[in-house]
Amino acid sequence: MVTINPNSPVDEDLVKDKETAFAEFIQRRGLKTTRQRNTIISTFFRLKGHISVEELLVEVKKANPRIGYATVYRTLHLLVESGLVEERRFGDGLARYEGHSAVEHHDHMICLECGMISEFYNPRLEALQEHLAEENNFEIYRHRLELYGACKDKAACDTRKKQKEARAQGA
Amino acid sequence: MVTINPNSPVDEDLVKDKETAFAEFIQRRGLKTTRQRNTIISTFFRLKGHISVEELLVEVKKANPRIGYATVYRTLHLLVESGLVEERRFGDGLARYEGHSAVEHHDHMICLECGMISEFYNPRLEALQEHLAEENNFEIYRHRLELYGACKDKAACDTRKKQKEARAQGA
DNA sequence: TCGGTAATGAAAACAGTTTTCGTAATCCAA
DNA sequence: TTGGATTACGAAAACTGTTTTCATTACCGA
Repeated sequence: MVTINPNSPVDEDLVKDKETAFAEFIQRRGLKTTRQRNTIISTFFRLKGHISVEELLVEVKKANPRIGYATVYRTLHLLVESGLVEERRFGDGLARYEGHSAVEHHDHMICLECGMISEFYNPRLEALQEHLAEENNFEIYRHRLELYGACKDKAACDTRKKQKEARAQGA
Repeated sequence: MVTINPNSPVDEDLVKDKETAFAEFIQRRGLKTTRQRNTIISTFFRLKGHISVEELLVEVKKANPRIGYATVYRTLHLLVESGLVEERRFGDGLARYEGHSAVEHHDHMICLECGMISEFYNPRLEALQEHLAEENNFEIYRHRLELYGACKDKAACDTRKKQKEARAQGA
């Protein structure tokens, strides 16, 4: 199993790569490079995890308070179309966005206590799904697997929970 | 693998059981039995598959056109709270409701062409998930696995697709 | 640097869902 | 069996997250 560490530092080179890739996408599509889009994507790629529009907007406004959520939404759609970002929904009613990790595809475990979302990948799981689809005369384009539950490490979980509450207070 | 056949006839005894169970739930909670609720649940349990609020409302109105969607929403929430029904979201932005099948838990394959949703269950898949959670020091409460793709039986798929389009026309 | 095109921001629109509020129905206790 | 407290109803308004509109501004190739 591969587990992605959400606490790893931001890889500046990787961010630069993403920014370049996005710039190329924009060019290819005959769109324009703008101050706002640059602010938004550079903010986005420096954030880790599964970012909601709200969360991103808060950060973006720190760099430029005049940017509104319409532009954030629009830019996120472009990021998704460019293939640099994936949209996810974990059932709390709002979309979350995730910059592609080193691991191309992965599934998620979501802690209902502290909100931690961790990513994992397992080839046997993938193979088994293919097998089941085969049996059912079905061709898989993509899939989604989410495990909802709780961290067993209660101490760490509790710390994250409190951090989250503190953040919610501050907002 | 267990595959649930969505074309099996409605089991009247099972419907009666559900109705009784719901009546007991209502009583237990100190709520009231009403004509509207009876209409809604009896309509719901006679429908197969993954019913949207819209679809249910259309059917309910055939029995009693005066019933509005607020009541349908409210009754569906009660059904979910009673544990007789599960809410699902397959990414098209609307909630779908599913009366528990004979198989307690199951996953879904969703055809993006014809909209067919089929259910399956595989113990190895479940076991593997448990194993992965274990490795990650995580306790699973529930999970969700959805395979999005297309039926390989193009003829059958196309027929369903056309039926669906016809229904959309009619509405 | 001009000018056509695309992007922006604020506000309105939108879809699905939830809530409100005045009226009506249920059902327990008398 | 009724009275009356309580719950449910239906229509409409409110709400939430997201998308669109529209007038204005910014980009960028000629």
